[in-house]
Amino acid sequence: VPAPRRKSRGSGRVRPGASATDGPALSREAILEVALQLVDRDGLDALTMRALADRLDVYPNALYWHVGSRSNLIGALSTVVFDEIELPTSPDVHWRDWLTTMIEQCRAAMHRHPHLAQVLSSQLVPTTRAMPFVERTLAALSGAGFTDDQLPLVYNSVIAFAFGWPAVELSSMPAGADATWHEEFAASLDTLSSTAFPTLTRTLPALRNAAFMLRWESGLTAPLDAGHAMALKILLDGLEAQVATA
Amino acid sequence: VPAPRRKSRGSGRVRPGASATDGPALSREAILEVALQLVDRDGLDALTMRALADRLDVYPNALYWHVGSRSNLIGALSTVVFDEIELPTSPDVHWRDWLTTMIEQCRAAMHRHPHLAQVLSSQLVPTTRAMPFVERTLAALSGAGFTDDQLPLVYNSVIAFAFGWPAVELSSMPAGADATWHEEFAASLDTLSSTAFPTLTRTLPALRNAAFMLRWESGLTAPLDAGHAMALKILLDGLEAQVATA
DNA sequence: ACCTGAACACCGTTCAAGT
DNA sequence: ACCTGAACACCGTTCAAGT
Repeated sequence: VPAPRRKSRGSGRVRPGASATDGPALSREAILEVALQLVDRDGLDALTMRALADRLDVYPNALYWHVGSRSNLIGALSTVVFDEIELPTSPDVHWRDWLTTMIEQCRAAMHRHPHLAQVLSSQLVPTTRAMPFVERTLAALSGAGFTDDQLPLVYNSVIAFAFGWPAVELSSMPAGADATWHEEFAASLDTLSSTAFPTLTRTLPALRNAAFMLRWESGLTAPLDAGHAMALKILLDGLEAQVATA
Repeated sequence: VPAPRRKSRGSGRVRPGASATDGPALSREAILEVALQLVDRDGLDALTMRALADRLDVYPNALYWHVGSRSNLIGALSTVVFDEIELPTSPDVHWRDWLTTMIEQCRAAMHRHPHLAQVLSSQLVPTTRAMPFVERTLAALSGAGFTDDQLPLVYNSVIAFAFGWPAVELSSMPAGADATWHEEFAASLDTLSSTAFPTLTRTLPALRNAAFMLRWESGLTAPLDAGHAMALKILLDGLEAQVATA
């Protein structure tokens, strides 16, 4: 009896076709795909080398040959998400429109993978794969009229906004956020003294569960579309003011 | 021989005075203080219940009575950092100046605790302790001339900037960033085709290790002061444009 | 090259028991 | 109330060995 190529799973069944075509049982792409599913469904903490190996019908240490380490794997995942960002192709769009779709693409990618949003923003991986993205953003800003001196600073302002804003929007609620917690917090908002917090209590209805530090839902379930649109407008108008004074 | 009140450490010595005054051996404040030291020195991964307990001369499970869980502890740490943010007291400063110092205070606090920056930005804890911060920010914006309808959206734009920008700035470099890696990457920048990447190669000197996705140092060792100042100017000018059209 | 099998040195957390 | 002592069910990673 030949030894089985793959580890038998809990069900005792080996995936069909495994012994028929015998390429390498694992590939980096397959690992990343399943890992991304796992993170999207159950969060980053659920991405365990052992859980991942289980889904792939392999021993945990088999993964190390392909991805090196867990933190390496997470870095690879964030570049996968980054590669989902598609930039407008037509070169003659107005720079405001170009930046708008670029920024909205970034936000959309992060919303598709909310548990990777903080990783993406807090670990902007420098790879040669990202260079087209960089070039086109710089070109758009250059076309807007910014001088080469301004370019690096303005570029950073735009990138930090594109990735930072959705990361804050998608920020997760505190760890022990049970069902009763948000009711308590929501109720505590109504007991705020209107003399100590005049502006807050006056505009509270519009702030409830919509303003940072006053909400109990993540941007995943309660997206802040209007807030992002306003912030984008502020950014673009602010940029325009800089290009005028240059 | 009475049983010792505290666990003996590796050195075999018990902290002096432990058996003299016998209050509770542990306090929530003491735990947070040591935990913050640990994170600041060695990063978030180094914050282990066991390592923390070791430093406090206690058994690991003793911590659970005071802080509940590790994720709970991390949440508590981020509110400690948040409380370090001091707002300008004088009420008659111009709103641009008020927002400027508020935003700079946020950035300064995150720079003091770079390993908690991503936690702070991606987990803006809603607590009653934060309400004064919220009120005063809203009041500043209201004083700037924004209507109550605009207030929530503008507030979110400001907050996301205040916490999101430094988080991106302080983003850590990829996991397996050995000493040779950044040399390779730096060298690869010089081999970029000037026809495929005209804008990038033209402004490369100013972008090297200074622009997002083109740097190999974190904002911790290579702060982006000028970039943040520019971004702040863009924000304020953009805000001014909105208040004009209101 | 690519994976198995087994092991190492850790983790967070819980439970009963002490005081 | 507050902590000990011991244990449980996990982790990531490494090493030798197979093919």
